[in-house]
Amino acid sequence: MKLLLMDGHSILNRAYYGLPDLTNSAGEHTGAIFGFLNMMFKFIEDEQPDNFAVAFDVHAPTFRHKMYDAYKGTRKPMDPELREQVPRIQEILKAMGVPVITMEGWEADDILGTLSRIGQEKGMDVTIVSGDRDLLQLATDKIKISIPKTKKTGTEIENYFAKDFEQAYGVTPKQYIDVKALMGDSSDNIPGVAGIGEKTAFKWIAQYGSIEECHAHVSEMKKAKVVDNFIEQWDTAVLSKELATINLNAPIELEEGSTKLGNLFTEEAYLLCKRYELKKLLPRFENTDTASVTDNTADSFKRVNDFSEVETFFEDIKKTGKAFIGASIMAGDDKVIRGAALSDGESTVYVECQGFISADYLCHKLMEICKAGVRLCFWDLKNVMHLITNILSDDEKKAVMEKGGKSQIFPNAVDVSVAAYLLNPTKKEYTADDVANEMLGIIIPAAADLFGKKKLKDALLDDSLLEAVTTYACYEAYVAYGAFEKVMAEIEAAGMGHIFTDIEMPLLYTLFDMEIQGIAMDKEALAQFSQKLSTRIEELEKDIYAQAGEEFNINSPKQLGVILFEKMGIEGGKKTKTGYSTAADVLEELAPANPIIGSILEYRQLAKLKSTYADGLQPCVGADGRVHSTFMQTVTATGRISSIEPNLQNIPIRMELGKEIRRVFYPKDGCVFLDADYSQIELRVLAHMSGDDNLIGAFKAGQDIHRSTASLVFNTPFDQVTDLQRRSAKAVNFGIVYGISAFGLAKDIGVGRKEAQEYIDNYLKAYPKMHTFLEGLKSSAKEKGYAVTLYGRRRPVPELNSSNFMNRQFGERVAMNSPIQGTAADIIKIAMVKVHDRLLAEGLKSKLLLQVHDELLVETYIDEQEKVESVIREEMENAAELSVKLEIDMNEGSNWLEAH
DNA sequence: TCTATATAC
DNA sequence: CTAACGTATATAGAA
Repeated sequence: MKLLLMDGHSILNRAYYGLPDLTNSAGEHTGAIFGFLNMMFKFIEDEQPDNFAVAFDVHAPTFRHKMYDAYKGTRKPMDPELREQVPRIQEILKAMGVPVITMEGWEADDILGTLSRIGQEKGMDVTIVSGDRDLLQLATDKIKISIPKTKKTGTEIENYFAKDFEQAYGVTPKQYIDVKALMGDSSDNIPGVAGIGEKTAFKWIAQYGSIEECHAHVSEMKKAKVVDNFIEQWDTAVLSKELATINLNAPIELEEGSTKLGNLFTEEAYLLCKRYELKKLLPRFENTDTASVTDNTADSFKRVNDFSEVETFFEDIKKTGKAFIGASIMAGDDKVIRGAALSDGESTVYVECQGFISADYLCHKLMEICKAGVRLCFWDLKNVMHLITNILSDDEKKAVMEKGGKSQIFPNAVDVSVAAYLLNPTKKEYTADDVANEMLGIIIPAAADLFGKKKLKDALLDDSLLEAVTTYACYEAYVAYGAFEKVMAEIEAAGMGHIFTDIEMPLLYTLFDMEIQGIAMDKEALAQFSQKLSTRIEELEKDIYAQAGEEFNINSPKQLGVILFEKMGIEGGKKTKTGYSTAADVLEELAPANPIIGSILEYRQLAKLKSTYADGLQPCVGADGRVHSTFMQTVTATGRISSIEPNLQNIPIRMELGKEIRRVFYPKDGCVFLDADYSQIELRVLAHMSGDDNLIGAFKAGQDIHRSTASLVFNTPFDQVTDLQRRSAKAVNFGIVYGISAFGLAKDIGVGRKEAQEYIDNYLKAYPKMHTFLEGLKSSAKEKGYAVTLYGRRRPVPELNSSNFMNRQFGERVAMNSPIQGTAADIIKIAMVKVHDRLLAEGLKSKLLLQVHDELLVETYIDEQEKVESVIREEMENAAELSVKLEIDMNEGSNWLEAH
């Protein structure tokens, strides 16, 4: 029989410092949990114990830490990042059926000592795992102390039976207590005897065996100061021995068999590991009898594939006047709709597309009930609308294109993922299983549980997984129904009801229409441009190889670094984690002295243009000759939207050659592009939110804001500001918005740090309310736990409570930037909805196509141009009422470059 | 899958 | 004292 015992806090502490800081998408720290569990699995595998328990101190102990005053032997309180993981690891251990033993008034050491003694008395082999050498006194010939050490080469384990200890230290484990009694241990508050250190302590105990024996033989000892001390401080030595002794008789009450090691891989534990996103641990749960995760809600799910049954089902919905239904549509990459799940909370059904139940029929039924007033709640509604549009007739599609998806498809639908995003925009994804867990407190299977390694799209192609697909869809519908109301209640409670109802949901429809429209792109022109780039890239390649004296992959920062800084011996290389940095700003400094650098920088620029834009965009052109990007509404932490496949929000504009890419986007026949962008929206938001009179005044006077800033910062008359001063002031303005540091600003504008600090100080003096405003943002975010926009949109900032300086600094910058960037995002979202809705309401055919954070692009029919211009101007400028005017710059053009 | 680099606002 | 400008996405290379 074998008993394995772990020292909970000690191993958790080891894991915390031994591993990089892991967090899950909710911002919860998990690194120590992960390390602990890995360590635990390793020991269980190696030791094959029959019995297993973990002991914790009741209260989080402090730890010695080598980086922190090691020589003083002081201890450091537990980092909050580690502290928060203590209850979590205990929760997981309990879920695994592992006894987590804590006792008020007793240390974990005493628990471990007592359990190991009992184990030995029962004839068991005992292993105690701890990072703490204090436990070595417990070693016997049956009790092994294992101390794992994390080294670069991996984890090494030191094992000590009594004889190993004696070999290493020259005293028995029990005698080690006496050693400590003499030498003391300041970090454990064991006083010891003054003047006796490690050497003397070991020598004496090795010779006499115990402090008592030493005391009895003091007369034989050579006269010395320490001997006098020892005699004088005998009481202290006795007390020290008591303090150093681990108690083997803690009154632990354990039920018979409770430490028996059973199946660790329980359903409950699995779900916790999933919740903490310990993805690398999940495979361990496979092939155990708990692999299938179920709860009994699924029992009531029903699949219907009988046409008349479906008919009745939809009739019932209409008849009973259901107001709200959760729904989910199943379709893979092929966009073929396989079925849909619907839930009213009581019953949840999956309608499978087969026989007379065509996708077309099903979609029209859904549209019908929605138009009849049943509010449908989906996950990723915008995508659902695309799936439905895909099966519509040409006439219906045309109507969607012209009149918009809201009126033509679902006039009255909501998206629960968008709602969940509002509650916490920093998460990676908003899936049904996650929201179910968070909002309803229930555990349901995720895609991976139901489909194994397959993704949903693959599962849809596999008939054997029909059951799983049905269950998945039903859960989505069930949770959409059940969670939406709760999510909304929280949104309302947080004062974000307006954002959801009046901004995000209308925006979803607006984005859908933008995606449906797409934007025309000249594929031929791109191909030609790509050719042109290739020619120049080849020239540069040859030039670079010639200068380097060999051929290598210029695209590989690693190879490039070696060539530049080792082979060519260029001075001034900076290092990254993995090698030399070859980032543009580093190389630029080296360019004047090294001709190869210029070629490399040009090569990089052209290679980027070619791969990402010239070549990358070509396959994005659809059969209609247009590019249909997807605008993501639940991605950014600040409330901005993002754009993918392709990303149309980072099309080049600054560099001369890059502008060519913008030319290939053009309006359809009979149209021009109207492009309008807000002028300095973030600084205007800053002026409004800070209430700073000087900044407000500058905007009100219609001044060039960077010049105005320069005038104040450099104490120069407005019309004598130099270009350099203006450029520097511009950088300061950006810095303020991003959460400035003197270091960053100095690097950006190429001045000393001290000088940069002066600029910042001058800035804060020039705009007196700014400083208090920014400080207020930080303290408010720290107090509330989140940053807030003018409209009440929130972003959690847990970093503000980090014990790590860098993370905390980051949190402060986030606290300053998010309200500004987020408010600007709110404003343009409002403007988008208003422009979009008004174009439709006024019967205009012109369409909003793109948003690039502060810019809107409208494909404008020439005969509507005047009207559209005024719609854009009015709606953008009046999107928000700030203490400074919102101004836009608007241009027309026959391509995107001209219009911008 | 992760890192480094590029693009945009 | 620390490190050092916010938000994104795409690509290529290295592992």
